[in-house]
Amino acid sequence: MSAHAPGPADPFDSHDHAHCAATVLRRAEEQALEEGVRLTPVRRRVLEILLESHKAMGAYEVLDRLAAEGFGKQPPVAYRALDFLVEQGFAHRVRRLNAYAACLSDKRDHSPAFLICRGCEQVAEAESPELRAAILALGEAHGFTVERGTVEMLGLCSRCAGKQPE
Amino acid sequence: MSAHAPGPADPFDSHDHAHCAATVLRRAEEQALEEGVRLTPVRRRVLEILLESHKAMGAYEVLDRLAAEGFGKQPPVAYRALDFLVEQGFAHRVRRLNAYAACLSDKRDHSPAFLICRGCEQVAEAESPELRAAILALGEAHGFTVERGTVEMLGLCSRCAGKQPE
DNA sequence: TTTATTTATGTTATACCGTAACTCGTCAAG
DNA sequence: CTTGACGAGTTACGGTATAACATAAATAAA
Repeated sequence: MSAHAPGPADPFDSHDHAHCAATVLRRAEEQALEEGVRLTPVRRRVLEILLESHKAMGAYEVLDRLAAEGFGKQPPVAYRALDFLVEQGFAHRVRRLNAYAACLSDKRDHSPAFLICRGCEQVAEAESPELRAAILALGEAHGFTVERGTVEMLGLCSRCAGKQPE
Repeated sequence: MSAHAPGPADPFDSHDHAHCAATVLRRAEEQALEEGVRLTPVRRRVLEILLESHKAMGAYEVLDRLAAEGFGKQPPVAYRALDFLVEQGFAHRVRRLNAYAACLSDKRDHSPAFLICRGCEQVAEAESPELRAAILALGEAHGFTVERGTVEMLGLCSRCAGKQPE
């Protein structure tokens, strides 16, 4: 069922990953051009690295890769690139994992929920108007002005749920 | 409108905090007895410290307090007590803040949403059937089995929203 | 009660995550 | 050519968390 639908691929579905990654990268390049920000070699490379799989990567994991490829060897090199990607909406930070994942969505400035599979360790992003509404409503019910909402779901994707009997 | 309703107090409302803290502490003692777990001096003290305010506290902040009172001076002392409290549902971990807050709810094994005010830095917990349903539905829509859902909302409580003009 | 077992506390040491502050090079505007 | 903005590199440090081991206290078994 690896669909080539209009929207972004679901990481938990089998899909043409090379195509998936290339699409995201291309879109990032376009968007950077439009916004007048620079997708420099380090930044671009970090995005490529994140796009190699749908697992979230720690900053130091990314840093090791960069260092091995001749970029800087110190934490700020990775953190600055990651911060840039997050700011531009090219990547997301997954707080539960202290890690980062490429953004697969074509929407700018969204804040999706994350589905974190503890089996294969992949992370998917998902949006839901109901969820968004419920968050705003809950805030409102408490007189609370919600500026950012974070939703992270830990569990098992269908494939991993099938494998792991217990 | 500082209500003394049956449920737990809303941290963002003015309330009799001494009473609020005492109630939670008493309930923790009772529950520990029922469950056959031990609310030892360090553990109890950590809960008391968390209950001093509705701000979330970092582990090292807690540790400093413990050390000053003659308990162990090393990180595991604080982390173990905090882990215990979280496991028993006496406290929550707030990932966005890398910090911990006492649980005010009387429900066991709940996973509330957190309302984190960036003004007064207090944290409230809130539950919403709609939110819970939306999370489960979103998981289901992706064939994903949700085991734990984390919701953290950053923003301003009504009091702080009033103060901060912008 | 004495012994054995489990559970909790404490330690040292270390790993992991993240940022402040400064230097240098590049590139475009004046 | 100088200035200013920005990106990338560095050193150095601070904050967060856990592994591994030693000791003491509580509980269960003998």
